[in-house]
Amino acid sequence: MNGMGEVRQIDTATRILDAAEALFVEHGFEATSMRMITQRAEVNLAAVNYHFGSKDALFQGVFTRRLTPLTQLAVQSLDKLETAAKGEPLSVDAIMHAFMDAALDIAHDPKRGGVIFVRLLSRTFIEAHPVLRESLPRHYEELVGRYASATAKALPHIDPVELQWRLNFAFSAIFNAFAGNNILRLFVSDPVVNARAPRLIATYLVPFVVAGLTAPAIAAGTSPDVNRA
Amino acid sequence: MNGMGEVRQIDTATRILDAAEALFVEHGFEATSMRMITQRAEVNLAAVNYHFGSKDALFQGVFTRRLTPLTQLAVQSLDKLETAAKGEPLSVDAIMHAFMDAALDIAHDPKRGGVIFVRLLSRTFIEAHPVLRESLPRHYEELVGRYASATAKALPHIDPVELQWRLNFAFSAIFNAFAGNNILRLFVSDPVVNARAPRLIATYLVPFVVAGLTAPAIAAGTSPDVNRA
DNA sequence: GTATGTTTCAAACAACCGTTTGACTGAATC
DNA sequence: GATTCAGTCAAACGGTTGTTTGAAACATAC
Repeated sequence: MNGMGEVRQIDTATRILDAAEALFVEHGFEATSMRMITQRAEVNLAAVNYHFGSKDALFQGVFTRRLTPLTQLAVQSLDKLETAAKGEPLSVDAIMHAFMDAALDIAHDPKRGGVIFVRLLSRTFIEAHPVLRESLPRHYEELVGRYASATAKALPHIDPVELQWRLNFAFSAIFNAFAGNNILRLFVSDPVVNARAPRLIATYLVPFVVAGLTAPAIAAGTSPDVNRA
Repeated sequence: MNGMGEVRQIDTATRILDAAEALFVEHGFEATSMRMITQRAEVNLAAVNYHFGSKDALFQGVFTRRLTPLTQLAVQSLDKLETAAKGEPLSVDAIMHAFMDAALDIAHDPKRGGVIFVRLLSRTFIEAHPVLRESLPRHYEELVGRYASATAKALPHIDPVELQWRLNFAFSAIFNAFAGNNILRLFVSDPVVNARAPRLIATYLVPFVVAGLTAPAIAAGTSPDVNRA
């Protein structure tokens, strides 16, 4: 491809991105040092600052590399559904499948992150790092907005506030499931579930969140009791 | 109480625990340094190593201080329900309320952690630190086991594997909601929901997870398609 | 008052952090 | 062939990390 013949070792910048991505997923941002990254990537220590400028900028690059394809895929997946529906509301099931299929597509494509991508994705909203706090909303704004309004249209009888809560719960379950943060694995010593097979997760995950989202609205009278005690 | 009259400042060890707890919730384990802790606790730097031995041991102490009361409360809350039911299966709604009430009790008692407790609780399964990986399962084993079998008894028609998945999703949503990790706040700039009022969260959270847990079982035929692609 | 054991304190420890420097390499440009 | 410039490299930068030290300060017991 580059006329140099044979595989020729990968670009230094992407080798750094790959190493940083894997280490960040495994250890988190703060616990991952420059020396760990450069050692794994088999590049010189100074290479990170040369190619990316700083550690913060590197991690911003790690995220945007994976997130951009996801948001594009997920949005265009919803586009297809909505044009086919010709203005009619979609089913919540179809909406959730649209998002899940986009994530699964990338999860099964090693060139776009593969299995490690979904775990990185889940890190994005768990990590509290300021670098992500300002750059991520811009990335997710369109994605979340589109899916939120599609869900609102599918569930017109649900109060908007309650729906926003439910979407929050749903995405929490989704991202945590994909993160491999198998909570049961943390609690019990030998769980039967294996959180590493994305498509297996989705099989059980979609019905769960769909049921949660489409549950009957809570009685309006229960709201005030929030302030008791 | 100690004959010295008046309030008399709090014990050094607990002042350290309080400071470490707050900082750990806010910044995470790795990003919280000894000097941040001792400065906030207004104690000498060496006091942490003197009273706890190491930073790792300190954080283990931070968690066990809060987790032990929760598991006790949650288990005995389930005990009361089960003895009242005289062997009959409980409703999933009652089970989830039992757990949530235990968490809310502690969340509203400043002496047992208050609002910060629930966020600490959620940190326990997000943080990947090895110290927690080995100590937490022992703490949670009874709690999860009891609630899992109670749920299994309430939903005998659900396959055990699928039920374990659903419990995983449910607890993910619960802990993330309490963590204040409002995923929508990260994605959209101005969400209407406020994730800091535990009882308000519970009002919306319980119906969501109950609906997810009690959803119809997935068709047995859909299982094999997991291996496609 | 002296002795004993516990707690606090300022100071220093080696190790690691992210970043910068300046010399060196190799290929492209004139 | 000299020049240019993106890229790599070993070495060092100042600063922070968790931890240790040995001397003070303290309360309690004899």
